[in-house]
Amino acid sequence: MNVDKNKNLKLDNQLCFPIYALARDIIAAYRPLLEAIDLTYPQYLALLVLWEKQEQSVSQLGEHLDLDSGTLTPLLKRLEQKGLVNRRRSGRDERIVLVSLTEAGTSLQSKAANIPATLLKSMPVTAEELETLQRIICKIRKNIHKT
Amino acid sequence: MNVDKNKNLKLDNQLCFPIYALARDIIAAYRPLLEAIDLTYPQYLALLVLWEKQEQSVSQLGEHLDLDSGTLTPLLKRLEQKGLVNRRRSGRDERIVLVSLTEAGTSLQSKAANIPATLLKSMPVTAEELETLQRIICKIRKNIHKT
DNA sequence: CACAATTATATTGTGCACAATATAAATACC
DNA sequence: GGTATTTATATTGTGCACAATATAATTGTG
Repeated sequence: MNVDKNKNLKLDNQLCFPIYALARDIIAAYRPLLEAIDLTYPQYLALLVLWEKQEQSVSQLGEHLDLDSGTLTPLLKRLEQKGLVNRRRSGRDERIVLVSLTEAGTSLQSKAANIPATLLKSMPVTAEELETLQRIICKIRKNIHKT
Repeated sequence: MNVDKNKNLKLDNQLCFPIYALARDIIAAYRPLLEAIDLTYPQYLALLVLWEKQEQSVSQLGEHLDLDSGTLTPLLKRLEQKGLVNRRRSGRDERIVLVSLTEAGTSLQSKAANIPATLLKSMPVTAEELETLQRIICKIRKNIHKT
């Protein structure tokens, strides 16, 4: 409307758009590495969590990844179809679906082990910058108001 | 497989996942503000670019936003259906689609003008941290290998 | 000027994200 | 112990992202 407001909108663009674009850039950087083991980035993240603890409920996975069942249910079904995870109802509580790694899912970890280092090499930042980035992002994520 | 590789995978999670999660957090923070003017975050970004220059080709918009026609074409059609933009073929080159703001699209800028400041208040960071964040992210985005 | 190559956008198909709602099981409370 | 509430996951619908392909217009070259 006027110069001041235009400036605000430009500023906004400079703060939040880069984070949104960087997230896509990073996923794009992972893509060729993950295609080699037939995974998408969110699928890789789900496996990262399962490699730490090989059986978890859908909601536990969702807490780690900040994703709900609307995202995870179809994603986990795709991982199941690839033979990487099993899904079964808990005996004690039939509402809970327990997701666990198959042998193939477990053994995929060794094939993924070199991905982080490879990706890091393609990230043009110093160790110090990465630490700074991590610290600030962690602070924002902890304190940003979540509904 | 072994301790070292597990460590790598954990580290990876700590570097890239937070950026991916933060991008979603920020879009979530915008959501209530943008719902008030019936926009999604990517639609808002497209309008930000158009508010700077009220007529552009699809590819020009794509360069600003790092998005291709597969994303932009349906997004722009939705903005057209809302009466916020017009889409017409260029007379000089019929391959080019020129996207321009309607009067409603232009006047929406004033309603969006307070969004950046409101959002910034909900971002728990200092001005210094934001500047640091912006500088490092900008550097990564400039130098990260893009196909 | 014909025609091959390039360019700009659109279409199709897959896979997230996420809101809203549905379903079914477990728990709480009378 | 029966019923209301809560909890856990699934389903549906919308809107991105993006790869792959299609379509059509333009440009380059002989």
